[in-house]
Amino acid sequence: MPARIEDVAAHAGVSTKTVSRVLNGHPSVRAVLRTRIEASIRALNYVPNPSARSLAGNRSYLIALLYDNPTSGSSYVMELIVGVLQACKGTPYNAVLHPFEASDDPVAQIDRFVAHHRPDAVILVPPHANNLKLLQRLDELDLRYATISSRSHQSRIDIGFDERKAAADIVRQLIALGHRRIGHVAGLKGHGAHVWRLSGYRDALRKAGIEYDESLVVPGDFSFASGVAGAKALLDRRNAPTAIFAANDDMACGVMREAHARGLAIPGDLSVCGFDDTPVAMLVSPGLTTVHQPCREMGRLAVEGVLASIRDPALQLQTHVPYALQPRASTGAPAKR
Amino acid sequence: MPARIEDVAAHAGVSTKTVSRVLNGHPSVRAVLRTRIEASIRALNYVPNPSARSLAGNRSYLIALLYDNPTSGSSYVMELIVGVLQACKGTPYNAVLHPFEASDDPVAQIDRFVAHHRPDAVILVPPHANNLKLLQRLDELDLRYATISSRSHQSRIDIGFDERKAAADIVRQLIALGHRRIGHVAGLKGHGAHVWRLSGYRDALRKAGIEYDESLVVPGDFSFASGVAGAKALLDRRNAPTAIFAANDDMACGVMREAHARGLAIPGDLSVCGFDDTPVAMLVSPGLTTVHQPCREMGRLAVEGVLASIRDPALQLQTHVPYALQPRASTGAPAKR
DNA sequence: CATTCTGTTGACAGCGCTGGTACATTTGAT
DNA sequence: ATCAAATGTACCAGCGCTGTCAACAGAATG
Repeated sequence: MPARIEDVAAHAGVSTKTVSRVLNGHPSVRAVLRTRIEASIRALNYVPNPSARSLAGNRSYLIALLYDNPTSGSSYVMELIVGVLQACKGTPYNAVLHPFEASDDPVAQIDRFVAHHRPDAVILVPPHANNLKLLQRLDELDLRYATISSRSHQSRIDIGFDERKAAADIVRQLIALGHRRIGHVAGLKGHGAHVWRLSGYRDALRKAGIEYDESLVVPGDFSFASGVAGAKALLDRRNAPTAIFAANDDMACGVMREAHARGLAIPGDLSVCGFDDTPVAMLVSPGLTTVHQPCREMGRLAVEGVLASIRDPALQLQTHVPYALQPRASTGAPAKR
Repeated sequence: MPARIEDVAAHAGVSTKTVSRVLNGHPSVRAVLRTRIEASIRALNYVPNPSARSLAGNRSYLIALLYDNPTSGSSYVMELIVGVLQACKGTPYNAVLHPFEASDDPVAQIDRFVAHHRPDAVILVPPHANNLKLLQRLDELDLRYATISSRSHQSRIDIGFDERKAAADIVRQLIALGHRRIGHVAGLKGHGAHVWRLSGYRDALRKAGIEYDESLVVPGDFSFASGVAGAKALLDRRNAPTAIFAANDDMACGVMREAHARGLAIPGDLSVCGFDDTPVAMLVSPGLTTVHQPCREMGRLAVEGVLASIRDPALQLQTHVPYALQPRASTGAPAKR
């Protein structure tokens, strides 16, 4: 039977309430007592019972991580989870996962989820981080929440990185290699990632004095198949691009597949780059030049942000984390004509 | 304020205890009453407070999923998580994740984890599913556990699939294509996956009357880099293999990278196949022939198994789930000489 | 010196539920 | 009809903790 707060109190010669104060970081405990109680806690190997804490304190000490049920193993979410779990460690908080079912209304799912788990706070990732109805419902439920890469003004706590600048950086690198006709397989309309990455692409072209050619931008939906389709469209042009920037790694792989099918050498005949630095970027051949998205870090910061906003509900926090270009072998100078 | 059990009892005109019985599936409640109470539950939108339940019932309704902290985004674990969460849905149970820190003793980590979260049951995945010290500690802590793909006789509940047969199947397919010299990049020694996949490889050769050549088997550690190294070793031979079976997809990607570096066409000059069917298998070019490992299903079954073993601690359950060969473009007939 | 204030501590109730036990009702066997 | 056994129900305590509020000491103030 594990030690109870009562045992600690007896051991330290104080009341249970005082021990409770120490556990919860309440300020008005004399340093002497605090030290003595902490010693007793260690001596008895005491760990508070989370259920009792939750029940008495009317808090669940749960942070919900809501994400899209990944059809293909989304390393994005996995990395986020790692960061979130890391950040929860050492706090009394714990993470509960909820993958949204695509088949069901997100708001209804939130309602059900909250009824069952009663999280104290919620972390949302794209695309749901931009779902205003969802955010509104969370406000109504009086739940603190953090969004990741949402840039929504609706959201008090938002963790992201400068996707637009990152996209510009990677395209600028293609330009530096000598490319002038650079195609872009865009992301899913409506996703922030679509807008920002496309904007970055245009920024880089503009800065380099390359005229924006709308026909070099083809639609995609972040899927491998759409990358293949996009590459087909771009490579079928009279004046095919010498480089293609896909809005994520999966689509970049699709582009590589199509190049492969046409017998085009990468990067000799076609340079390809992606975005996200999912594990696949390192595994394909040649290695995929991409932008490393600091998912773990974002997960960590989201937890910290959301915990801070539990303490101070008025808190606002828009954080940008650093990203890094990840150059690999899929980009090179265009072939001389 | 959400409804409490008391409200439901009043609404249905019974005592709280009777409602509690219905909630917990206790048999001795008349059907009429049960129906009436269930109607009241729905009418009031009642959801039991998990903390109160845990506290009073001395159960946490938590299932711990313990896994190796994935260095590269392990889709294996991600898929498992999806399955586990699915299976928890509709039960009062919930999943808590714990990625093992490589730097710290697993047994100590278990102790700390259990002290903090007090899970009712544990699910272990390789390689920890085979850590006998760990299993022993779980027994001491009187925790039910399920292992995934462990084949440990220590474990009462084990979910797996016939890796040996699957490996044999995929090698047999290479043989059917006409390959005779088939290399194998093995997994990490000590992992079950190493042993079974190698055995399967040998089984297939034996069955086809091909003599086992030890020098065609090179060591690996499931990492991309070891796949590259393994391919180097195999392709440097006087009599290089015409096909390579890597013990997992990451290593198969390493093999493809090396083939690519040497200007070998896949599958024209070299056929490559892997194991696991991680997302990367579909994304590389050419698509990687591999064995689809039913992770979600195994996650689901592990939860069901472990819940059953909470009800009946003596229960034994060794389950095999079906796997499927996933043929793609990375394998073909060897070049005529 | 009395008075107020601040900082520190403890007594006690109760969070929402389940387990045990005592009691009520039904069922089956005689 | 009668009784024992089986089935179903009500009541109460208490799981381990925190919130409320009251008590008290010592410091600051008049």
